[in-house]
Amino acid sequence: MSEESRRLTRELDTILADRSSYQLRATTASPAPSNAAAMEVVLDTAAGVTAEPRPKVRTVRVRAEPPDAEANVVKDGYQWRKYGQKVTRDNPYPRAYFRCAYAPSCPVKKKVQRCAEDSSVLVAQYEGEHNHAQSEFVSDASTSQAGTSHSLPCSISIDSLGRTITLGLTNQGSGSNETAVVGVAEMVATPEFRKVLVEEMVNFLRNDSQFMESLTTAVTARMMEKNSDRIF
DNA sequence: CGAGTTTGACCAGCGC
DNA sequence: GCGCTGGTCAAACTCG
Repeated sequence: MSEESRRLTRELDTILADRSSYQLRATTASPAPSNAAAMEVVLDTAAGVTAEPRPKVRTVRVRAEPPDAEANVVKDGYQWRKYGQKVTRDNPYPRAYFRCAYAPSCPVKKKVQRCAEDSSVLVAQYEGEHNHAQSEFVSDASTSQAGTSHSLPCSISIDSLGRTITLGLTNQGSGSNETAVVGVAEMVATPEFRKVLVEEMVNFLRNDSQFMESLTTAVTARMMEKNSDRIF
């Protein structure tokens, strides 16, 4: 009976979590050449389900690439120090425990666990608020050479195929689910966000030797074409 | 050699 | 009181 009750509670939590999740996809019409832009943002703040105002726990669901998902790595722009790992009862994947590594006095804790239903989704639970300025944020986009110092509360990473852009959100504000969702929509629409996105894409393309090779060939061919017009 | 990670042990809370 | 579970500690280990 109690087992049945727990199962129902879990299912209810899952439904509530799915209901409050927010997804945005913008996929190009062409059938995915190497650098086609398929963009995916997954944000979930299921924390406010209970009426208790006390525990400041925010849950963020992030679709992660296999290496990150396996390592329980959620890129959110902050530095974290892992202090424990535990296998929990209702999930076959281990849960990792992190503390903020930037400031020893920072009370923020993070729990990261792969979603039992979809192993490519990481569920991160943030407890508490950072007590240091947000300027510690650095863009930790996996493709960038050096961290850019924009103040957007997220990190951007582009997967190895260039098809998926993952946003890691710090979800700094203490607002409700609705404000969080609206906040992301607004952030994506801002010129700052677009600027950072373009920079990360440029960085990605710069590091793509195949793209650079094609670009060089095309430019060379074009120059030769122009020059031959003049010479001949 | 220092910083970060891993992992088994320990502890506290909760239900029975 | 006992057992189960989640959370934390700390020694051992790894890596740059």
